[in-house]
Amino acid sequence: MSWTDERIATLKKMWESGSTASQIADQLGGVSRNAVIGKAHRLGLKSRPSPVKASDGKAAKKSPSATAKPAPKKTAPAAAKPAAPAAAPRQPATPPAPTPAPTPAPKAASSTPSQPMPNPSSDLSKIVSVGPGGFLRQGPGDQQAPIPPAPPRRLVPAKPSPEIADKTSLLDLSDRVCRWPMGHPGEPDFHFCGEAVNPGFPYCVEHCGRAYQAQLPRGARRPPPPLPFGGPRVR
DNA sequence: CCCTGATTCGC
DNA sequence: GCGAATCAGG
Repeated sequence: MSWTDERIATLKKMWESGSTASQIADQLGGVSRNAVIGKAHRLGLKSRPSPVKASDGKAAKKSPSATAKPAPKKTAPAAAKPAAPAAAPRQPATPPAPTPAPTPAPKAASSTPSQPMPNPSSDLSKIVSVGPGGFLRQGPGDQQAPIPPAPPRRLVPAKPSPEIADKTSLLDLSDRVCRWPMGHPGEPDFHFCGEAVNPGFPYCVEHCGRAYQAQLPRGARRPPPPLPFGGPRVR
């Protein structure tokens, strides 16, 4: 597989929306998680909350190479391990660089001292949800707040009309049928939901529930946001 | 062990 | 540019 513009676009969107590299790789298909990460970095996408980078809260996060072990295996460059004393002399002093962690946190309240946690999920606060095909849905930005009518919670049982037998193709789309994609573009059975839309929305009631997710109170918000994409194969 | 992302380096 | 191999933290 090659990195077409489309695939790169999807990669970017998902990466920025907080999807894990694995999810992205799975979604794209034909590429490994590593490929995704590698590509993301090559694209200049910034590292997101990575489990492995907490170089301590004090150490300047600069010079990532020097820290770990830049020359581990393969071609074993310099001798073996620095068993001998005199640690690595290089390491450009790197001054404290306190990095005045912004986020003044107006009301400190009962905040644990060692818990900066301003925005772990980062942009998450802005993104309402991720729609089908990897398109991000955002809040007030370029799209008015979704969810004008009816309270968000509680979805309708969703009744898949009996006759979707004849898949709804792109050509069958209209203002009145649900445009939620079923499957993945390119696949032989790729089609659209085709169910009657929820008046005022491009999707049926069921899929509106997927497309428009209420911004839950900060409290109870579990893991991730991204789910669609047909990732876990919804159907 | 599983997961995660980061990095390196041969291709 | 690509991605497997490898590393390292959770």
